Amino acid sequence: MASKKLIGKDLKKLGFPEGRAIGEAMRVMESAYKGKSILHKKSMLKKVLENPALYAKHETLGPIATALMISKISNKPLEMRQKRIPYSIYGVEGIEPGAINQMEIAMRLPVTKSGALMPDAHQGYGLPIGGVLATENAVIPYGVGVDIGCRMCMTLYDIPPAYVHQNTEELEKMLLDNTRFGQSAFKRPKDHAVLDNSLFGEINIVKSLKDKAWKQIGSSGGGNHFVEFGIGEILTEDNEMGLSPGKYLSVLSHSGSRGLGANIARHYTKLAMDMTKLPSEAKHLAWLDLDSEAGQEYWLAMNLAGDYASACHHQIHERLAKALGERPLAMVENHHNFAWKEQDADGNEIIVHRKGATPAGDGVMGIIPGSMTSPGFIVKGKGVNESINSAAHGAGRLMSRTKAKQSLSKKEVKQHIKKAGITLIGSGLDEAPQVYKDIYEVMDRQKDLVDVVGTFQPKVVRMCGANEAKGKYQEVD
DNA sequence: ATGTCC
Repeated sequence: MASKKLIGKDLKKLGFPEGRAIGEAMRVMESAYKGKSILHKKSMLKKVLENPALYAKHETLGPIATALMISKISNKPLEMRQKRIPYSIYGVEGIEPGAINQMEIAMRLPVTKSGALMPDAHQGYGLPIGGVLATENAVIPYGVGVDIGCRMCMTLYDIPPAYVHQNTEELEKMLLDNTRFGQSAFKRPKDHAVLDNSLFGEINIVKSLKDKAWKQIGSSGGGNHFVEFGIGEILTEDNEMGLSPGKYLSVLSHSGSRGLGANIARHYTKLAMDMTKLPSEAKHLAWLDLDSEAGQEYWLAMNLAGDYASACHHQIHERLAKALGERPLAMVENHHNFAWKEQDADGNEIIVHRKGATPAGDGVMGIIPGSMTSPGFIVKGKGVNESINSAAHGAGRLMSRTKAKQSLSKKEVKQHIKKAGITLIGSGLDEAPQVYKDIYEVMDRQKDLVDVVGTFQPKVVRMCGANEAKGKYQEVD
């Protein structure tokens, strides 16, 4: 059945301005899109009209987009929804108003389908940390976060917990020898299949980061990242890992995609902000249409950064397994800064952004760390639709880094850590246990979202120290 | 988070 032809009147009704764009649209629709339904043509044109810059380089729609841009229509900021889409907040009493305000703005984006705020939420850039946002065919780089693929990984060993107390110094040395933080790096980084990914030769920004990625693989970075030995305890037979309930010497790591992910995030956020003009309060939520070239590139690069972050964790755990002279019995891992293609309750595809949120689909395993003096939790998701199959990604910050440095005393923090029986390498006041919310409260506020399968009690902890952070370090490798 | 604005 031949489709109806679009006429100038139809295009003006769509919002096309007088001028050359109408002619271009009619020409393109009658060539490349000939035979497509009138609805399809209109929806394509609407997309170009809403955001011509995204389509400027498009093979067929490019000329329409260019004409629209010349007509200056692209200078008009995109309209936000008048009313926000309703969303669920878990543990509202523990969440700072700034984070809620950011979520309210995100819920007014025209591409937003649904959202949820986790109990560890605090203010971030664009979407709050602890924010979950589902969109339609659009990806928001700052909805994923700067550290793309930031994630947790835990391995459990057939070694009794007493080993920690008997070998604390050896474990400390294992961490010093086998992990790298801040600007420090391994002299001989290990190779990994992720470095053979063809995207390192295909996407310019990724190409420029190959060298950095090679040098930094297997390292942990800074900030709240850590690698630690501790005691994992499995509490239930129903743990998806085939482990008997009991205590196991374990390794827990928290880190992301290092310079690779940070630079990918920066590059595509800038691109999105140039392309999607939004009112200033929402500018950091600029998105890329997944049908656009930039959107598809970001999606591929984001997935590469996710694989790279995973590879870094695997190398950390491989090195430590070798040092322990054991093979792990089980491994649990999850991203908590990422975007996924998932389905909503009606079966429609949605893009789910979790920025500091743990995937918690039905039966999905994850790790929610506490702090260096409080336990982390091995969890199994309950698949709650209102939370968009998500949970918190940790205790969440209670205090800013600046406030921590001003208000906490080194001596007190040191005493607190010693009293808790923790051996600590590195870290600073801004990562003191006191800057985090009470993990037990956070877990209580999300008991509808996850089941606790086990716990992890940190014992020997390594974080980034002041010297590594500044690049003043002794290479020991 | 990030050689913390090439």
